[in-house]
Amino acid sequence: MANSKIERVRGVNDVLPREYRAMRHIQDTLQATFERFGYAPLELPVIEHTDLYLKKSGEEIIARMYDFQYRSRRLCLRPEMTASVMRAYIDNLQNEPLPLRLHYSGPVFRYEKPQKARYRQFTQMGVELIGASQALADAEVIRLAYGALQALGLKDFRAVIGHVGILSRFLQNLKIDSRLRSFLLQNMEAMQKKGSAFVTERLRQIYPAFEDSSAQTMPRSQRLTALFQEMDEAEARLAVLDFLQNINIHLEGSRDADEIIARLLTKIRRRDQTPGLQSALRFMDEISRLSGSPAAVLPEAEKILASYAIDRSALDALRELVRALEHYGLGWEHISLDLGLSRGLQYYTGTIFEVHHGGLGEERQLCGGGRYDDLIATLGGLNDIPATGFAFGLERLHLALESEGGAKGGPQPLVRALIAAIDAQDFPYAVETAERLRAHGVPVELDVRQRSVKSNLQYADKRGIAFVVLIGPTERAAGEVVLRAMDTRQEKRVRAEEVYAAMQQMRGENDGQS
RNA sequence: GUGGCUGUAGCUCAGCUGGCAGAGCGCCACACUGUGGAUGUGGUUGUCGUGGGUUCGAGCCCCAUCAGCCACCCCA
Repeated sequence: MANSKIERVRGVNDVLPREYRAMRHIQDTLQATFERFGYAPLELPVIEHTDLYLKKSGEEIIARMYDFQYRSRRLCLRPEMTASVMRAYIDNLQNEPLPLRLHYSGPVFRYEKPQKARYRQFTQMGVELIGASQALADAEVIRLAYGALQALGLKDFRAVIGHVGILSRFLQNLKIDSRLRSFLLQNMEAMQKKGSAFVTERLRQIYPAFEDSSAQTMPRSQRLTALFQEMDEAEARLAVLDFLQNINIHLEGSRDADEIIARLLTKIRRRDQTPGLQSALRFMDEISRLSGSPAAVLPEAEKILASYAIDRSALDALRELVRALEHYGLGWEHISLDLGLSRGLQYYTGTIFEVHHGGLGEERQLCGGGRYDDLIATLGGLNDIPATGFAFGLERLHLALESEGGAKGGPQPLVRALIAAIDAQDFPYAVETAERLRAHGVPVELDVRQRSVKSNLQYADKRGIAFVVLIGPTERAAGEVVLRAMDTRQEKRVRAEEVYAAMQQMRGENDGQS
């Protein structure tokens, strides 16, 4: 009593019975949907080696991991499921015939600043479809997400489909180095929402050498570096050495001379990124404006790609996906294309998609996913295996359902009957009756507090318990019990062996009346 | 990580310019010693989020800290 209260850890939640039921219902519904498409369940550990996420997850996620050193191992609480599932696939399932369909559900952890619909521990439930690179696979997975939302009865949701391949192919051609490439991929959405100037400003922060297009002419000071671009490796090295000697820096004999020169050279040559970056930013600006129905987006995208003369395989894949979705009969009132879409996880290589909900706000998606064709190889898989998948945020689904009034009525009361002995002597008889009903599968609660009949009825009423069985000396003597239906106040004296049957009968009558 | 609002009974909240910590709901009991939802009566619960400071005196003012929410950021 005098002890101070111990608080719940920040950003995590207790799931109390009422909410638990609702969450359970959501999980059961999703699971049933997933199983109907042939996805098999698996459960995975909550802790993993941190390395699993360092390669391909993306800086934002990595920065927010629960990452710790324990007995000389570097471990973390998983921040998402896909990498874990792929790790498990590589560990245990590489002999399985492909394609392999898996679904999962479990807690993940991110050290974020908590607020509504954003917690440090939350539950992801999703699927992975391993071993199919076709658009048909992406379509199945999107269809599945869509179907799950419908099965839950949600109405006010909107799926947005994009494709990271369009931009990444473009950046590949420009030979932009990987750090800047992932920066640009990550900032596609910022480009769309905040505009080109915003992204340019951000870019300068990580790459100060960047000149934007306003500085058209090359200043004298840059001619030297431009010159370096034209030299081959050996020539450039000599030039650097010579330059350093001329300003009285002597590296000969220094152990790291080679390395220092190489590093200087890369730095100097970085400038070379500027024209590429400028072109990339322009391209992003144009492409990120394309969103809406396929009929509106695809022809425009075609024009832009043609004007930059880039390969259209990504766009073709997208078109194929659109066609496949139409085969599934998914209407475009809930789905749209958005070529400015980008995602926090870096492993996506193709189709990406998100699902938003009106009750949660634009920035809180219910679901996110996409295609990640390189992840298995990156994580050490035997073969280069393509895959696609998504994850729902269970807590967000719950909030979305609530915002649509879907949680109405509330969960059914667990207990169907309350058995109360009127006198202490009747207690054994009450226990016997309780056990009899339980054997029939009826959830039964026993009055263990020896309360008055009145209190018991009040309690049953508040708890929503449908039947009360009263047992007193008179009943016991006659081998009977009093069975009372709470809703109709109807009461019957029946033989103890027949309580269950009588209960069924009374329930039938009540249903008939209503 | 940045900025803002909030924190008083189990719950929702009131509490004036700094002067005895309150209401409603809930819970328990009784009215009614074997019959519920109404009503009445009584009872019950507080380190005023935590720690420090100012003051004769702090729920109220100041500082710090923790937590919840909101906007950024980002994600499911």
